[in-house]
Amino acid sequence: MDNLRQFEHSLPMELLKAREAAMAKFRPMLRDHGLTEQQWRVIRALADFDRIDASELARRSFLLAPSLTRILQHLVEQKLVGRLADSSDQRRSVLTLTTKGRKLFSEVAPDSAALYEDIETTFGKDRLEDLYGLLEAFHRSLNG
Amino acid sequence: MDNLRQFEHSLPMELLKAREAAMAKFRPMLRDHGLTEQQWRVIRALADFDRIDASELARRSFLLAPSLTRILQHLVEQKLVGRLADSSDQRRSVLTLTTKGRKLFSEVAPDSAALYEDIETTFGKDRLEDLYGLLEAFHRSLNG
DNA sequence: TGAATTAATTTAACATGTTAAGTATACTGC
DNA sequence: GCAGTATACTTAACATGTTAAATTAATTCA
Repeated sequence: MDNLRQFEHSLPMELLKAREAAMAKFRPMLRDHGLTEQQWRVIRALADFDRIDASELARRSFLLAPSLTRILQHLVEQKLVGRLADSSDQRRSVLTLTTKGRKLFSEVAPDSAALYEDIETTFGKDRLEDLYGLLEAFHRSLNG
Repeated sequence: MDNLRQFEHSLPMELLKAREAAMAKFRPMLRDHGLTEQQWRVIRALADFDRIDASELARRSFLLAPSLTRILQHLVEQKLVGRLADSSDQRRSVLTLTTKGRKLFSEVAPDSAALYEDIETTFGKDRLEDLYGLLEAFHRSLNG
């Protein structure tokens, strides 16, 4: 019976629910800024680490290559992101935030931080740290 | 700096990574059975609770209504799931696993359980329980 | 060097996520 | 009993997830 119960609310499901609970807070705010969650991940990664190639950007924003391709097409069209050819390797493109992109980042970041603090307050900083620790340990354990 | 770091690997991202680490184990097995993760969630929910309406099924499989609509079209086409009109409320459909659907469930369930046990062994039963507890507390805390 | 292999990215095809709007049926109160 | 509202889906439209294959540029090594 214990097996059945664990099976019933399986781990992937609980991870999904927790993630959805968090994203439900962030999504409306991002939407007000005209961004999806994934577009924001890309912009954030570029803000932290300008001038990286697409592979690195995919790793940092945790997106699969085909998704990133489409998202970048969108962001480049809106002139939030610029792309250059890497002179030493013509296969690579190098991505950067444009001025417009950096401006958007600086507008969204405080809203994001505020929501994050709400969550921290609601759930409690200590438990949140515990959760972080377990999550990191978990994916390291399975990937390693 | 602490703010920056937390921001850097944000909670939704860590939840996503953990979930992806788990799903990377399950997806190939499900694929061998011709199922996606979401189709399996639906079948599993129906196996536990046959004859439920679409709303209830959406809640239990944690899918949005439009996704469930498409998935059910697919599963009904493949004769894994049957649908009936609810006689007392013509708006509702009542879903059931067909014999073929129950057969598939009984083939997939042991494979799923085995992978789950692998994870339990790798990560440790105790830490897994801790993680469960925190995840449930987290989404209850944010939703409540 | 040049054929074979590898690497970076894109395209394709299908499935799902997300929001908004549509449709049909049930319910509610006057 | 019927106008107004609520409920249970479904459709539509666009964005992303997932896998496989294609494309183009680098690298390797016989």
